[in-house]
Amino acid sequence: MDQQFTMTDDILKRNKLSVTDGRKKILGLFLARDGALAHADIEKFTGEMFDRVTVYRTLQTFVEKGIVHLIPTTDNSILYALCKENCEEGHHHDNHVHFICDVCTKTICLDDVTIPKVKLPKGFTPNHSEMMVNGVCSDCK
Amino acid sequence: MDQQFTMTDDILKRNKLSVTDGRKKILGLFLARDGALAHADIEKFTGEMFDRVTVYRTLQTFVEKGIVHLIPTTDNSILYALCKENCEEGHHHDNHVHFICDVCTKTICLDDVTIPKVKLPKGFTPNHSEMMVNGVCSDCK
DNA sequence: ACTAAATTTGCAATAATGTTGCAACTTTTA
DNA sequence: TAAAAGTTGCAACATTATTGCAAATTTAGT
Ligand SMILES: [Mn+2]
Ligand SMILES: [Mn+2]
Ligand SMILES: [Zn+2]
Ligand SMILES: [Zn+2]
Repeated sequence: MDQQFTMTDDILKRNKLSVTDGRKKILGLFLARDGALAHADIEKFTGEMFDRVTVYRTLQTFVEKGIVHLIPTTDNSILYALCKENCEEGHHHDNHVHFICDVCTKTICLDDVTIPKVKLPKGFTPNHSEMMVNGVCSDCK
Repeated sequence: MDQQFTMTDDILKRNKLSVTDGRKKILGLFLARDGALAHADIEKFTGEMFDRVTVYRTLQTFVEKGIVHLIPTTDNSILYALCKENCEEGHHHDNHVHFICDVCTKTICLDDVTIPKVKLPKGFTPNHSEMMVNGVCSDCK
């Protein structure tokens, strides 16, 4: 038998996850896309293919495994994007800036833009930072 | 007649808002507190005093008037905090860092810590930035 | 390849959160 | 003090997310 793995199968196996249709499809969406995805986007792309609950559980699993990371937003929506770094189960290392385009509304990981340190007032100890920049992206300029 | 204004009455009048029990009470909560408040916090503090809808509408009005500003969060909750700056109707100017204490879970406006500029990749134009820092606050250290 | 064990999925029910229209009530204006 | 303007509570509705459990799928062992 021919052991040809697809990229999605490969990632799932590396992370000790069962290779299921739902996970393959959803992971594929992330791989095909440069921007972040919301739960609603995924539902739109997958249609009636899977139950909403499965999408929720798949995203949660991916976050736990360090396959995707959560992106904070200014409205109160939840966004997910592929981890490109050394993220592991239960421990993310994404400390890049996120850019939200005001024109196309895409949210993009600026993987090469590291979040700068800031000087905090006396008594405050930093642990982790998040930074989002709004504006116009390179596609929309 | 004795024209003694309370601080809340004063702020409401300056913003051309009717002085009502709900607005006074909710604004009072913000004035008494150094950290941010979520809708749920306000419901907890006001109890059965007002309808949920009134709390929603009051917060929305305060944001519109520039009395409080929204704070983005890493989970998907919505937080509100008093504007201390020159915020006006429909135009906020709060560009300070927000600190979330991992111990007491309070979110605090670091009014004196300005969000640093970052160098974006070619083609990206910034417009507005948000920054959140997690860690241990001065009370919990 | 076949089967048992482990894992994942869909469904139904439930919860939490937020929005809207409208009539009753309160506040402001004059 | 009365009319006008603005605000509130209620009820209904919408959206988003979570849970338990049985059925289905996937994996691991032979
Ligand atoms: Mn990212
Ligand atoms: Mn603030
Ligand atoms: Zn764009
Ligand atoms: Zn603290």
